[in-house]
Parts: sequence; C-alpha cells; structure tokens
Amino acid sequence: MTAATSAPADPHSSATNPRRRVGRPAAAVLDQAGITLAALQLIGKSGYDGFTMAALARTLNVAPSALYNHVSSKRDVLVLVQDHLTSFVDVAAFESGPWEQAVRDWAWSYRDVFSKHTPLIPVIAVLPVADAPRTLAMYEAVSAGFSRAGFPQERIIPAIVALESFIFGSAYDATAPADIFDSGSMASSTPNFTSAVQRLAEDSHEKPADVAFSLGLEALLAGLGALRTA
Amino acid sequence: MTAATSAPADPHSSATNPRRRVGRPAAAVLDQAGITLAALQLIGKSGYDGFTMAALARTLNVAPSALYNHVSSKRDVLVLVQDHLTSFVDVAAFESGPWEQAVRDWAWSYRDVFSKHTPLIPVIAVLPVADAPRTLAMYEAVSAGFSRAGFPQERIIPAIVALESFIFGSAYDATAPADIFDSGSMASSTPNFTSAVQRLAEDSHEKPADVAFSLGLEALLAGLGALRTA
DNA sequence: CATCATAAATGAACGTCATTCATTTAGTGG
DNA sequence: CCACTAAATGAATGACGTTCATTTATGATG
Repeated sequence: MTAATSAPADPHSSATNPRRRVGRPAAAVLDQAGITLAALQLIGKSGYDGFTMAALARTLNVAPSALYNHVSSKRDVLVLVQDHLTSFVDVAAFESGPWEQAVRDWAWSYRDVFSKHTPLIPVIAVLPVADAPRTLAMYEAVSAGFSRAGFPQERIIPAIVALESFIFGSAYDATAPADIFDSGSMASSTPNFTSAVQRLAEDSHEKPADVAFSLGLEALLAGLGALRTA
Repeated sequence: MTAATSAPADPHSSATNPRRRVGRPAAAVLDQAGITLAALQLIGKSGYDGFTMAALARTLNVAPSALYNHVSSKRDVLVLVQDHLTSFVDVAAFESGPWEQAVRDWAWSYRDVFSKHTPLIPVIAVLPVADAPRTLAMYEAVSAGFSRAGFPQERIIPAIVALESFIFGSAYDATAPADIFDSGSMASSTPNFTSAVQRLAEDSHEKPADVAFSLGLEALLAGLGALRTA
C-alpha cells in the first residue's frame, strides 16, 4: 500500500525522482539549516499534526533515517525550529527606544510568533539557553535593555521570566476556540461567570485574547516598571 | 514478551488474576470516576511518559479496549484528570477575604497544582469550559470574587484570563532545570544577560521560579487592582 | 594515481501506542 | 423465558520514532 511497496525494484529509477541516488551524493543533501527550513515549511503547510519525521524526509527527497545523521531526535528538530523562529521576535527597540515601548514591541511579537507554534512551548520552556544561540541572543538584547532602563541587576532575570511566562500562556490563549467560555447548559448555575462573559462579548469588538493580553501586559509594565531606579 | 503472550490460553485462569472474567461482570468494573482516579495514581507513580492506555488498563485489571466503553480517547482521560485536579485549587478566599489575598492564594495553588502536570496545560488552555464542570465552578467562584471586589463586568474575564496565562506559563517555568540559564561557552558574548543571571544566583536563596512568579503576580495584582471601582 | 577512511544515504526492521472491531457474556426489562 | 444491551475480551491495524547493517561517493593520504 505504501509508495515503497508499489514501486519496489530499482532504487536508481529516475522515473520517480531523477535526483534519487544510493550512497554518498555529490554534495551532502542535508544539513541542519536545510532541515530547519524544510521543517518550518512543512509545519506551515501541514501543521504540527502533519509534522512527522517521515513527512519531513519526504519533502527533502530523503529517507527518514537519513535525518538522523544530522539531528539526534525529532525534539532536536523542534529545537532548531524554535531557535529559528526566535529570530523573528522584535527586540530592536531595546537598543534605543524607551523601555516601555520596547517591552511592548517585544512581547506582542513574541506572542504572535509562538501562538502559531504552541507545540514548541513545552520545548522552549525547559530548554537550556545554551542549546539555542539565537534565543540566547534575544535574552542578551532584552537584558541589556532592562539594564539600560535602570533595573537593579538581581531583578532583571525574574522580570524577564515573569513576562515570558505571561507571553507563553497568552500564546496558548490566542489559539483557543472562540466559544471556549460558552458554559452551555450549566449557565444558570454560574451566574457571575456567565454575565461577565456576556458583557465582554457585548462591549468589545476586539479579539478577547488580545484584550486579555493587552490588559495583562500593561499591568505588568506598570508593576515591573516601578522597580526601576531612575 | 508481554504478559498476554506468556500466559496465552484460558482467559478464565485465576492464576494470573482471580477476578479476571470474560463478558459482562457482576457489576461494571469501570466508570469515569474510577478511570480518573487510576489515571491520577498512575501519573503520580510513572509520570506522563508512563501514562499509556495500556498501563492504565493494567492498573484496572482490564483490557485496554475496555476503556473505550467509558472514554472516547486518551485526551478524554486527560480532560477528566484535569478537571479533577482543578478541585485542588484554592478558591476559598474569594468568598470572604480581601481580593488581593484571594487572588494570591488562588494563583499560587493553581500554579503549584499544574506545575506537576504541565502536559495538561495544552489541553486546558484550549478546552471549552462546558467540558469540565469543576473548572467551570472555579471560574464562577473567581468571577464572583472579582465582581464583589468592584471590577467592571467587562474587565472580569480579561483579567482572569491574563492571570491564568501567567499562571500556566509559570507552571512550565517551575519545572525548568536549575541550570537553564547557564550560557556555557557563549557567556562572554552575552555580558548583560550573564551578569544578570549571576547576580540573581548570588542575591537570592529562594528558587528562581518562585522569585519570578512572586514578582509577576504582585505586578499583576497592582496593575489589575487599579481597575476596581471602589 | 591508487587506496582508504569516512560522511551520508538507504531501506528494512523494531517496538510502542492509540484505537477499532468482531465476538462473547451476563444481567435486565418486557 | 427471552431478547436486548452494556461491558468486557483480544486480536488486528496503522502511525510513528528510532536503530542498524549495508552501500557508496568523496576527499585526503601516500
């Protein structure tokens, strides 16, 4: 039933793919950068459900086992993807702009990037920074910004971690279905909650996840900003 | 190699298990509550890696397929577990105490419960509240507390969502390895970050995750509290 | 130029899981 | 007493991640 079964003989066949060969190719077909880009494309096209080692190998015209010459596990690929995505997070304003706006830019872009990649969050959250150079570079830029803004050294990391925790949680929230708060048949037994949900729906035309993110971020900005020694 | 293989014949055998039978037993062996408790025990003993439908069935002296008469998928079991765990989250103070302390109690207990169950977070974050009655009850208690504390109706849900996002993200952070911020060989190229990490380690004797959680929570309390109309 | 170690690919296993299904059985309502 | 049905079995299925023996082109070495 599989493709391999229906085209059994002749591994040199150029009918299926002119570039397919056996043994070492003219130049290495694979490397980590190529795998990362292919993974990113595949995820974009098929989502994380369709993201399997077999599917990834297929887009690279390679056998699944070939991938293991360049990465040691699927998790490894996810780490590569994560680190690549981090380069799309906007830290520019930390170099010059005012602290509050820099954090705003950073936080919104960080959330937006990873709300499309929530399956990476369990990976990031526990990943030693040394394993992801671009992620480390992001932390350096952010830390520098906090330092310049007058934060006491020992508060910088906790403040960043707190913001990041909020961002990761919010990335999940941004993917929640619109009717997540519909209490259905139990509405009558939860009057306070139900009326709060209704009032939100009536009053606001923005996406609920954006309202919550904005509210929380501004609260954190105000609270954390108070730590600065001007 | 499996137990089934090594004890092939006679399903009525009482040697392996005196209670094992074929067909409908005197009373149903399984129900959702029993499955939930068994799942919780299994997770406690073997973690989420060891939590498989086969392992769950084994602890219940039942074939894996039998579970599917009571739940429709493994995810279903996770939802049941999640809802059960939610009953351990402390919402008592919302009924009487001052708002700030109620939120503190709630947030810390919420984080503590789910930091031991982070694989549930992707499930919770996207789960319609109607599918988890105890979770819905928690929201009702919290909403009531916010209402009583003088929050405008349309801000209650966003405020709760913001707090919850922070709590979920912090639950992940609480499980991170201690050396997560060790920048290793790249330390010299990230001076700001590295010195901030060092200063934190020197100054604080508490767990870094707790410092960050406290810092973020107090900032959110201050910022969100300002929304109240006394 | 011959040879040789090696990087890098293949494809055929494996083992683990969740899930499905035909079948069997034992209570229960008519 | 009988038909219905809830609830269990265990065998089968199909993904999927990963391993491994094997093969081969390539570049370095002599």
